[in-house]
Amino acid sequence: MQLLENKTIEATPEACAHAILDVVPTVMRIIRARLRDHRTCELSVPQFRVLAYLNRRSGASLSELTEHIGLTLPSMSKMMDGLVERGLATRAEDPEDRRRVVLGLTAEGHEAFQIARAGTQIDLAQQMNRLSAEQLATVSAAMEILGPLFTEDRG
Amino acid sequence: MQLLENKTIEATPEACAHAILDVVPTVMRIIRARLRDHRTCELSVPQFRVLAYLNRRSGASLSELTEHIGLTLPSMSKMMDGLVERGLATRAEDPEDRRRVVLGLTAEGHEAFQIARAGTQIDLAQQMNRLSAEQLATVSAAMEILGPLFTEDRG
DNA sequence: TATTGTTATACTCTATAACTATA
DNA sequence: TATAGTTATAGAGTATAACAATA
Repeated sequence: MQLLENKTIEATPEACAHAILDVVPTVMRIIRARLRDHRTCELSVPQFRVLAYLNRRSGASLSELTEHIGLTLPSMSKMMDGLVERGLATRAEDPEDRRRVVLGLTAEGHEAFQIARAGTQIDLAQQMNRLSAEQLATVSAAMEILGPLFTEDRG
Repeated sequence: MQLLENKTIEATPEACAHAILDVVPTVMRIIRARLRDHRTCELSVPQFRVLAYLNRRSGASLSELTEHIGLTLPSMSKMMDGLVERGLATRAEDPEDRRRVVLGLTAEGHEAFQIARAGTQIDLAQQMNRLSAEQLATVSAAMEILGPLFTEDRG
């Protein structure tokens, strides 16, 4: 079923769901392998996502981070243990509400994130290079559609 | 950068890679949650993929399965332990080459796979229902593009 | 000797339950 | 009493290294 040229394909929600269930885990596997691999900063996917979040929202609390990533508090607390121990992240008391915790990245954490992201993007981009301009546009558009769809109802 | 309406977006391989790195892990999280949740057959994503493979290729060896899923042999061997113990899969000696192992699904394994797939697809499809016909077509087309791209160079 | 799997070991990811400390 | 986080415990997923069995 080659559908690309023909814009009149009827893509049902069910067919779409089926395709996503087929393809997304496969792409994920590639991303995971790339992240683990990329030298100097071997990161798991969840670790990478945490670094990405803290890179944007320095000073976030554990709860905020947890809700964004979609894990439980204990899981995230433990993950932070590892990142702090590796010297990639910081954890401190919030002086204004001492129940809370203020999270951030170390310089090394920033660097690890940048390197991991750059490396992984380069590898993904190499795959993308095999696509035509139109195919690239389609994939980009699809990501713009799926991103909000799956993030927005998470609050 | 809102690009949706405008079809003249220049989607570079790099931008595309960036978008994938953003969106795919998020979608994956939803899929994982759905699979775990769907009653009677709580499956991890890798387990689901194994069941899907054995559903199509009954009688596969451990190596064949391992290469398709993209794990190491020990990891897969251990995963099969779990599936066999749960009564979802079978593992037997190959009489023609006794180093090999012949894998398959039990009736229960078939059923678990069908239920998990159906349930997850229904949930994903509900999300997809919020999309326009054109958006659905875009997402479908993108999956048709990405699937082969990431599977084909894996042999 | 090469191939196919398994066992041993260890680390990360994840969850639930029970707890501590602060508000 | 409610909220933010940690500790304890356990199970799955993953890897590497070492091993066993068959070809």
